[in-house]
Amino acid sequence: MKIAEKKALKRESIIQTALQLFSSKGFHKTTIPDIAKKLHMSVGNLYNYFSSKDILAKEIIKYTSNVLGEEIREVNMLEISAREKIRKIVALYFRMAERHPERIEYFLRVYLANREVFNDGCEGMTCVSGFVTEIMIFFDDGVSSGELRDQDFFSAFGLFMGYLGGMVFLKGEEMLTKDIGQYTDDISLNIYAALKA
Amino acid sequence: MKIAEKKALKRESIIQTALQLFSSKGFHKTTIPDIAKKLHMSVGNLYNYFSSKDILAKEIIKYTSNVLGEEIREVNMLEISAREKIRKIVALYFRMAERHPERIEYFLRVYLANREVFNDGCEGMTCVSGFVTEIMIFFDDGVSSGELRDQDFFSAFGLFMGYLGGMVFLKGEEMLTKDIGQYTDDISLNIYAALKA
Amino acid sequence: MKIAEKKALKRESIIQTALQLFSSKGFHKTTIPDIAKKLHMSVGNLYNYFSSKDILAKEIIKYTSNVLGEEIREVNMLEISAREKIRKIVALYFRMAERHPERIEYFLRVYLANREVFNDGCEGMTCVSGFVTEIMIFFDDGVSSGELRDQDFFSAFGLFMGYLGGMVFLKGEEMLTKDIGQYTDDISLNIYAALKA
Amino acid sequence: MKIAEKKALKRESIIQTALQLFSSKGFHKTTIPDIAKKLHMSVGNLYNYFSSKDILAKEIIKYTSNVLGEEIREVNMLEISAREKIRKIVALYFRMAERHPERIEYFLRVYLANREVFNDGCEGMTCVSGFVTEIMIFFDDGVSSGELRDQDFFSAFGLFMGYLGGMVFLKGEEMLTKDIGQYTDDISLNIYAALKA
DNA sequence: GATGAATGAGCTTTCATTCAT
DNA sequence: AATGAATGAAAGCTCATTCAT
Repeated sequence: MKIAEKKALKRESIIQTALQLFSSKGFHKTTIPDIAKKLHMSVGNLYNYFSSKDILAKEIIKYTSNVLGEEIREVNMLEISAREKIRKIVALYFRMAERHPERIEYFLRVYLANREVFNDGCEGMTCVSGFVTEIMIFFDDGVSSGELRDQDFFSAFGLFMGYLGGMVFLKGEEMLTKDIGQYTDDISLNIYAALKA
Repeated sequence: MKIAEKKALKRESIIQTALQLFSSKGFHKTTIPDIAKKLHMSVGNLYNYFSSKDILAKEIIKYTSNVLGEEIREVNMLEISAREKIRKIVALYFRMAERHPERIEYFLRVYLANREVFNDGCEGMTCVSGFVTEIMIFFDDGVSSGELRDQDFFSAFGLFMGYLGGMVFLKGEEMLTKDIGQYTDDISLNIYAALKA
Repeated sequence: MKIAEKKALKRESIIQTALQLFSSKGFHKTTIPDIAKKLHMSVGNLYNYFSSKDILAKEIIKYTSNVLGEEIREVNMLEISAREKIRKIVALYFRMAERHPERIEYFLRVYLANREVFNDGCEGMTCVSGFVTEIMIFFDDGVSSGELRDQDFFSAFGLFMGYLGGMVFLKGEEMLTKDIGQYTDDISLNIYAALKA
Repeated sequence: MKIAEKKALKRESIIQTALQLFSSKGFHKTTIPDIAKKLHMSVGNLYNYFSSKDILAKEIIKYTSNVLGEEIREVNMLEISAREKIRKIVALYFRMAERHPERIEYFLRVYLANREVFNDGCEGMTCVSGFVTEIMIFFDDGVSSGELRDQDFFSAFGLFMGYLGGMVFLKGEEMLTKDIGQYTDDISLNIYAALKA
């Protein structure tokens, strides 16, 4: 394996590990030594890959946003109704919340909450565009086809992002009595009812 | 004025000031000396009112949750349709986001993000019950009257809490092109469509 | 004793201790814990008096420059010839080099050498004006009285400052075969010969 | 070109580059990676030439001292008066301060200030003997010929070294109103007045 | 000889909390 | 009740040096 490839792999393993720690312990309660230790790596070497804790946090949000965005893009490319797309998006979101809860919780606990970290370099939605763009495409397609009502994009986006994030938050709080996947039908229905033409 | 009253007043002024600072700078970036300074008070004395930073944070979430809950209770007591209630709740939430943005942002930036602070003493929704209870009452009334569909409470609550919170987040990010109040109609409509029978 | 007085005393004791350590070990080799330990003080408390290591370094140069300046001022106020003033200034400088070598070495080892520390806040000669001003007065008086040749001030100042500093450097290197005080006559004579009309 | 020659050339280019960086940024603020980067060389390889940062610093002072010493030696070999020699030495010193300021500043900012680095291996004036020896020869010759007064060598040396160094320091501080070369006459005159018989 | 990833001790600075006054 | 100096553990980050390739 080439050196460049090894470096890229290590870079990604840092992202994965930091993502988990930031999500579970919080950004400020996770220290660089914490991350290095979990990786069996020295603190100094970690800084060879990411030059500051803030920069690492920003790379993680981009990475996570892209991963989520790519899954949604696959749904967007299917030839199915908006109603079915909503169901699939909700389902994949909840599946991710079950299999990789750290990815969703990173949005809630790190990105959304520590704005001072992301202010410089993630203005607007720059760092989450991978995800936002796909939601935008979904919505525009649905409006074009006449299946969804033409409304302000942010009214629709806030519904999606806020609703799904809220459910994952409740899951994290152990408030939900069922597995989150079992809410898929209810919530798809609610979202569709809210958005349909 | 009695001593007890003076103490209560000072207690509340500490809560107000800490609420503002925590919301704008973040919990970990706000220091106890910061709060004391803004209050023209010594740090030592501040500790006479709240015995730790974490306890102060917990008192604030209870306080804020109660303030919001009381406003919703007033709506709940009106003899109007669920549809109208939704509109009033959305309106009062957005009004609060405009006049006291720190109260809403505290949920997003402090409560939601620093779970380790609230884990001990705010299990479940203990510290936000002032707010949650009123949403529950609203929902039960709507279902009883037959106007709202009978669904899992958390499906409904996640919609309310997540959607409204998401919109305020977008406002904070300066993503919204209009004043948040102007979204009241759209969003009330969406929520009603999602919840109605 | 008033609290303000105690604080001022402690402030000065920090300056004295840091002065000694910076002079003997060098600025970069002296750590804040080193200083705190020698003072039987906590690191955190030291920061209550000086908000950074750089700021401490700047306060020391001002302090030292003023101490030296005041001694020279006393010479300047005497009704004696420039020749005699030179002798007295050289003598007091060398006396200080013997009794408080750290003060002179601070100029050489810290101020002169770590320009990046003093660049911000000590532009030009701002932080050493206490000393420079008195040399300027000495020189102007001597020229006015006709005893000294009228030449570029910096030609004269460089002679004084550089020559005396150079001798103290040689002393520090243990190159001098006699006590530095015994050079007073030679060097006064040389300086007078260089400056006289 | 032989391998040994190539190695010698590379060695010298390291010295030159490190000299510049140490002089402009200071010894402790210049890192080994900084030097390697400017040389388009790896840090590991740099260590093949100089086995530590301290050793590199010592080699530089010897190198610089020799360069300066050789220029003075040429003056010493001329059949001219001490007065003229002084002028030539001052002139070449100031010329070097203009064309290769890093060489002079290395004495001031690195050698003079970081004694702990040079203590081991540069005792006394070992590492600057190239320069000091020539000043000694100049002085002895002047005294032998009867043109200069017979005084303690260090009184004379301190004058030369300190005065010239002081002027270059003032130049570095941008205190001088004229080009340093224009001070040549004034300062030669002062030095001659101080040293003459 | 050449590379640069890796190490880890050590630095400056911060801040919740205490306690003598 | 009120003060704020004092504590000290812990954070983020740096960098001389090594060593497998």
